[in-house]
Amino acid sequence: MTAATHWLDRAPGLGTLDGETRRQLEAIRPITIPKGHVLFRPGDEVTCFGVLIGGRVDVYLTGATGREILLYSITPGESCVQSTLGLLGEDDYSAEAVAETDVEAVMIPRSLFLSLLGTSEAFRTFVFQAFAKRLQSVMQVLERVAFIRIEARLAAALLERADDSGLVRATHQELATAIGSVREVISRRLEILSKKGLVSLDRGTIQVVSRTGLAALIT
Amino acid sequence: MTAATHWLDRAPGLGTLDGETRRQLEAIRPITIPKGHVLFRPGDEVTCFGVLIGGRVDVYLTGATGREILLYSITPGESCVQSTLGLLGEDDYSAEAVAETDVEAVMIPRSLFLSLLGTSEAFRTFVFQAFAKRLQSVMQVLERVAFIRIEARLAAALLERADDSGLVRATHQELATAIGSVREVISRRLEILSKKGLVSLDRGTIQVVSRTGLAALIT
DNA sequence: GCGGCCTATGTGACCAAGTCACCGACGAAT
DNA sequence: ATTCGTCGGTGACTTGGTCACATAGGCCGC
Repeated sequence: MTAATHWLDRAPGLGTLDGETRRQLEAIRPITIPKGHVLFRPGDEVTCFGVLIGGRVDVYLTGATGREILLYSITPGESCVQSTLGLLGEDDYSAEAVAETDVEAVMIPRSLFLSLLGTSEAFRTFVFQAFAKRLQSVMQVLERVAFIRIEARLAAALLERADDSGLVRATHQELATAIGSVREVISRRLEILSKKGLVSLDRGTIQVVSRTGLAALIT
Repeated sequence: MTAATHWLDRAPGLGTLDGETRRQLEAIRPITIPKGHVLFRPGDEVTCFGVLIGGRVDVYLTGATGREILLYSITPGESCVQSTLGLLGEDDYSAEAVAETDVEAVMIPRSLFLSLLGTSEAFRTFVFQAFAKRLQSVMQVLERVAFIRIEARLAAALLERADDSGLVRATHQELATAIGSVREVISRRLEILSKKGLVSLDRGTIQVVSRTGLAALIT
């Protein structure tokens, strides 16, 4: 409850709220959600505005065939824009959100959400910027899927996910979902990359050998 | 100037504004933009919040190879969400907007836009709903491009664009852009559809012969 | 330390879609 | 009638996705 730092201060963009708004939000107790839990699926009704405090939630778009594509990840301090969509546009969720780690989140009820929008400029800015960011990022996903070849998308994904030592912890399936492709194609591409000496492969991990070599593929 | 109906009443969602907000907006004079004019391109800086009153503006995403894909069309009463993005998210435009007809629009300066967001709930709702709608529609475009086969997308596009008599006025290139494909593929698909007797082809137009036949392809 | 079982990956054959290069056909303008 | 620009047709080829299986590693219970 009276933690050293209140959750409001761990959510960038909400730390600057004015006094009255702050009081109203402070009353809300964060909840925790276990890893693997599905927060919502297509067709679910929207009831709350969610803000993430800890952990990571991935939001996927699912095709009729079961293929999935990663729309974006929600990281601490970010709100779940899908819920804004529902609260304001009167539509249900059209995507699926999965907790990739244990997750701590604050659920703001619809009525408080709407009233805060009216009374707090800082809150409004927070919501709008989150919105703008998601629209941008979904447009970027679209741009990549529509216009960029697999090899370049894969190289970019590997560089993005590599840790300091160049290790990428991801299965071929996960990479495929992240860049909007399928496992088989990723397996084959990775084999080509490994024959070129740019990466080396292991079960569940990929070791980036040449960052510059991969970067050169992105064009 | 003193037209029979003020432009505010021709923009659904803005007709219900409260008195003060209305006064501030009434002062703004609509501008006209000739058909074919490019309203903005990727990288342009955002200065105004645009609301369309008459005509149609199409917004495209452009790939490195010059390929384009239609993100959405703006019709009367709708705002240009791309500009909201820029005004709130501090990013420049990443898409391109083209006037498909002569266009009448109102440009709300940034400062007034931000102040209205704070003072008018109706205006806020207008902006948010437009935002939500666009995010939904961009996600739909992504879903279609990523998961739906060309044949189904084409059939849907034809049915959507057919007038009462089943006539579609569009070139193969336009259809290709609308569904995120390329001209050659559309030409070939259309030929197949015409051999099946579902459409008949002419330079610049396609005649839908069997709506039910096309509908069956959408699955 | 063996047999099951789950997950991750490898592979070939095939199909769908995009790319490239070029051609021909139509219509408007001169 | 010639020229030119737009529109549409076509073949050859590449890339990427689908389907159907084949391995193969790791964990667990026994």
